[in-house]
Amino acid sequence: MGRARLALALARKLPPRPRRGPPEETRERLVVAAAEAFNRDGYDGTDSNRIAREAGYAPGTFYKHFVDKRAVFLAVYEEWVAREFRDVGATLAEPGTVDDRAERVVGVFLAHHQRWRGFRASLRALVASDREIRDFYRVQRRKQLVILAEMQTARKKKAIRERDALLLFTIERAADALADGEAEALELNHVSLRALLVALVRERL
Amino acid sequence: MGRARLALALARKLPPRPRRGPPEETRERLVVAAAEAFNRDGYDGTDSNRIAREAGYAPGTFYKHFVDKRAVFLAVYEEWVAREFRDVGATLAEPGTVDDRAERVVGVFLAHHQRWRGFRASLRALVASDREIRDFYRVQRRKQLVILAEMQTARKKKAIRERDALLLFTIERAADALADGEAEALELNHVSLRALLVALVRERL
Amino acid sequence: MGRARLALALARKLPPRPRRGPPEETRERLVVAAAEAFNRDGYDGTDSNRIAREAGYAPGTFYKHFVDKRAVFLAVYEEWVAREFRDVGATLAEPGTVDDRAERVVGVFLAHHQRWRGFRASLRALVASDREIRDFYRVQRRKQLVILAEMQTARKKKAIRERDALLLFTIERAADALADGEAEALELNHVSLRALLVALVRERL
Amino acid sequence: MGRARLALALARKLPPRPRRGPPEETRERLVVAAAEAFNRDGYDGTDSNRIAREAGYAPGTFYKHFVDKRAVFLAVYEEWVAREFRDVGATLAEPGTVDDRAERVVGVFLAHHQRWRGFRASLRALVASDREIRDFYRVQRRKQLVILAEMQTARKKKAIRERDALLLFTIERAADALADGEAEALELNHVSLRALLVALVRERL
DNA sequence: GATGAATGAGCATTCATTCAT
DNA sequence: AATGAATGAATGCTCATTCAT
Repeated sequence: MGRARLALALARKLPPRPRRGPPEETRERLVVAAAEAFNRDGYDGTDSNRIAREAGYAPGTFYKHFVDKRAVFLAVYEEWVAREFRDVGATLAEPGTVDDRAERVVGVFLAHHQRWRGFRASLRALVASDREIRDFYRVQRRKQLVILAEMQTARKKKAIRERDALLLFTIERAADALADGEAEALELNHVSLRALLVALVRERL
Repeated sequence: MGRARLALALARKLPPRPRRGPPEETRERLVVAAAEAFNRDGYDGTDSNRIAREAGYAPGTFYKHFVDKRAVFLAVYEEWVAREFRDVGATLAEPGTVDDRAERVVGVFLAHHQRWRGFRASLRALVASDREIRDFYRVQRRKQLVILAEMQTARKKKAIRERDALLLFTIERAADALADGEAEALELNHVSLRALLVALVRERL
Repeated sequence: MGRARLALALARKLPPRPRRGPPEETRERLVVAAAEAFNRDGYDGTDSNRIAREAGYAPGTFYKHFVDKRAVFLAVYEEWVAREFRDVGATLAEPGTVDDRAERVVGVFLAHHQRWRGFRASLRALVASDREIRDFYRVQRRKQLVILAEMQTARKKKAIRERDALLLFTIERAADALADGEAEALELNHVSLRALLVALVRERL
Repeated sequence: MGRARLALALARKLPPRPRRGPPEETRERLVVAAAEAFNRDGYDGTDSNRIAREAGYAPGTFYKHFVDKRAVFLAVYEEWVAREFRDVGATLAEPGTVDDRAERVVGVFLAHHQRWRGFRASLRALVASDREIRDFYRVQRRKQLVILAEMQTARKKKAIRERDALLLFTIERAADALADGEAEALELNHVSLRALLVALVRERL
């Protein structure tokens, strides 16, 4: 199964599970269930038996497809990154004025973070405490960098790496704040905050 | 014991533990040990027995001072916030040109995040999954907002809440990135990134 | 598995445990081991790990079958009640003179209480201190009441509820006294005491 | 301090505690607090620290007066027995018709059991599981027997030990049933049940 | 490929008891 | 006589993982 299909699976319902199916479909279902569970309850708040059960399988099946719990997390993360880039890429590819596109890119980011804020929080915690996940995380980030650079070249703007990275960080952090209620706790106006983000993006597009 | 003294404890070595000391000192030692353990191994990567042992006590002592594991985490967080504000406040109070002060404030932020990156990662994960910790977190954030607003008034600058919050987010996120090696993974130049942050702060000071 | 079969299990030896058996048999073994342990050491004198071990399982297995320690106690109690009624019912169903039957019913009661006196003591303590167990206990008692009334109707005697209840109480208490050595401490003659009980039962049969 | 004074203490408030007082008063306060705690929460539901605290002392003080937790229980039990006999004796000593006296004795029993039903439940559980407490219990029972025999001789009735013991058992058990709600669960009429008990007592007086 | 019963190390928490002050 | 901080073995319960079917 290609990456695209799996990424798709994160969003859509899979066909009803047959008693015995092709390995990729089983794995797919497990990844989808795990993504949901991690996002909902956090990495340490879920257990592998439950993930298996929610995917429609018995505990043992889980370990036929992943060496351990960490492994599903890694798989979920991989899909998650792929999906984000697909969405951002698709948005940038659509026609429209620069204003329109900036607006849309911010929208995609915010939506993605809102949807996966629980997962992202676990990700950051694991990156900090787990060597293997940290390494994996950095590989993903490097991939993002490559794609980012390509996009910059495409739009014929001189890429100032640090400046662009900072923009990414700002959007990402603000997206988290909007997603997890922090913005409200700080009594920030959602519309204004969003407008500021759009302006920042626009400036670099 | 006042907050200041406890916050201090997070930074300095406590006197060697007597066989039996005043409760506040015991609590202090436990908070210090817990901060270290959470930062090193993450919230779910440590256990209360180990925290007690590392503070030089038996398991039961821990529960004389905290109702549960969550409670130490909250205590650590409270001190952590207090300390950050103390450090930033102290830095702003020192004399110097606007450039100097911007430079120093960024320095304090980066150092603080570098020192506590593991703890912060756990914090974000718990804020996402634990209702009680989330509530507590928001209370802290609200406090920060008040202090921030006071600082803005003091320097006779019109506080644009959303803009300032965004600045905080940017610094925080960039500080985390520099702290946990993400900046390196993205092949960002530390000096340039830092200079960008200083410029952003300067602009709003 | 039906109630009867489980109740049976309290009396008979189960087949030697296979490495992996049907859940009901595992549960059955755990209930049997728990009944024995509660009877021998009291509710607070045993622990779930020991019950599991004595049933031939690891600690975790216990919690696959019962949400907590209280739950096995309730299961044991349920079986205990069922078994007592089965035995009394069987005795009353057997042919014989009224004298014979009174004699046998008292015999069954005494044997049952002798066998389970430790369990019964724990039961009374828990009924006094634990809300949930108290509720459960009362449900059982109500069931007993219904069966009692039916028996009374069957033998065409006017049931005087309070008088019959008092008879039950007397037998129960005397049975406990005979079982736990209290009768001996009071230097009571077992034969005489038993004869008095038989006479009381006979009178109401 | 005499037994009477201690028994009194189970019913009345003690004078406000001085910082340091005579050992017997401290012991007395601890016994009173323990009686209350055992009755309320059961033997295993209370802890020695709490008993000490509720008596107005620190944990260590408890162990200056009792070798262990079991020892307070024994002390409480001793007082409890003494008190019951005092109350029953006082009632029988009062003038009145035989009917009046039977009525009053039953009243005293019921009240005493109602008041201490939790404690009694723990007592029964410990008697079943704890060797030392069982021995102690039997000694108390033997004492009761002696006093009972004396009372019987005094009223010039031939004491039929087994019959009298059975009466005691019946009253005790019925008193418990009325006290802990079992009578209600069985939908028994309190007034009728009580009348039956009075009649039984009257017959033997 | 899938099952699910079983495992057992591990962790949060309690509480009877001690002892230096 | 009283204190109360400290202890640490014990206990209830969890969950990642295995393996025989």
